[in-house]
Amino acid sequence: MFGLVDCNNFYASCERVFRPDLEGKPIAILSNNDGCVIARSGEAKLLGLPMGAPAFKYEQFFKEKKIHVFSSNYPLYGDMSNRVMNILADMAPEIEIYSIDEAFLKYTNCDYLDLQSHAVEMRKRVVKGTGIPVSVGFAETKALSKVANKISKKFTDKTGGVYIIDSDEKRIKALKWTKIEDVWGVGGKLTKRFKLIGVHTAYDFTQLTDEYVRNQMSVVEVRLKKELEGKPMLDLDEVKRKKNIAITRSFDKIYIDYEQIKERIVTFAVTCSEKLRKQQSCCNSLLVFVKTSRHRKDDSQYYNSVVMQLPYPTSSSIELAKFATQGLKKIFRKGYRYKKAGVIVMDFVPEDQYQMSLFENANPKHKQLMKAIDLINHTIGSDKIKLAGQDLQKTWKMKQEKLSPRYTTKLNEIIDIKS
DNA sequence: TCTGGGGTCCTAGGACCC
DNA sequence: TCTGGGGTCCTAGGACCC
Repeated sequence: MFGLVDCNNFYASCERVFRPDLEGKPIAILSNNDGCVIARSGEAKLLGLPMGAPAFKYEQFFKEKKIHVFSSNYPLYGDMSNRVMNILADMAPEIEIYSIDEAFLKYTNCDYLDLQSHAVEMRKRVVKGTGIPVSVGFAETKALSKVANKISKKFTDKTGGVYIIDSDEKRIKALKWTKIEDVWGVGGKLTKRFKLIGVHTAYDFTQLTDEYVRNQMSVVEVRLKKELEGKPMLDLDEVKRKKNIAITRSFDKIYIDYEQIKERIVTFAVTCSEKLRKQQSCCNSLLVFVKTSRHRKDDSQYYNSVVMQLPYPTSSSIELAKFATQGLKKIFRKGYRYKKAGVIVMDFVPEDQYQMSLFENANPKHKQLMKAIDLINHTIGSDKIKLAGQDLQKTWKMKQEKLSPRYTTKLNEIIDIKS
């Protein structure tokens, strides 16, 4: 059996753990730059606050409906996520951490186990250990466990947050209840096509023939269909090293000067290299892009990107900042009003086994230098050591006006019980 | 004034090989 | 009149996920 555990309204729940006064109150979390709404508590959803709502258009709404608004606090959410995952990993034989708030579990040869009470116990332990409420769904395949999870969440009163699809009757009932657009792996485009041919529920989908699905769509949809029929096609994915790492940001304001954008690009490249070193990879190429704001219709629009092939694989901040700057020079055009830029590193090799080249190789001193910098930044605070190309004054060029404390990762920001 | 960020997988088509 | 067959690798773009 596969299980899917999903944290309920995860970001909002994280904020609420340290603000028990917000129990039962509507909460909204904003994206980077306090741009738009990316997470809502159940109460906020009921008030009709849509996902993706631009914050500046909803200020009045927040006030009227007394919605508590937070800037996103990733140090907090990331740490809370780790705590949840640790508890799950303790209880389940196998686990795949699927996203910051979701994990697939796998149970083989566990007939002795009463899954129902096991799942109830799991919910209990997570909420006791972290304060985060979770929903649990079990079924024979990953796709069905997603469906089961959805049901457990939708009918919490009846299910207590746990639902198990363990018979064909239950499976069919669940599929008939599931709208096609809510199936895992069916997005906007597929929904449109499905509806054209009269497929409105997950059950309708399973009534098509494999051949039809294969011919009209692709192997991806065939796999999905079999999964919904209870035939496992997808196994747990082991968490491997990432294949790409991207740092892309909208700016706090419009940038016009090359120098300003260069500073951002260098900072992005440095963050990419830190993440690369963390997973012990080197990259062989790097992409830089810049763009104007698509929301400003009067501005002339510009987007451009360039892929830089590196002469040798590296994870050195100095090297990647250098190549990223070279890339920026190729695509920067004077006269545009820039709002966003990014650096993406690609084509990884493990750092301990890359091919040396005949004429040009990485400076061996960099490796030790980076090690020292990482150690210092890790022990006495990130950004203590920077490249000269980075802005030394500001550490974080982002609008975050409603940021909560980093309760669990900063000693001087821990929760105040009595003052 | 103000509208997010970070991933994966698959497919079709081009370029190349023998 | 008539011009083969079978591969691999790479890339861009699309679709999806959270």
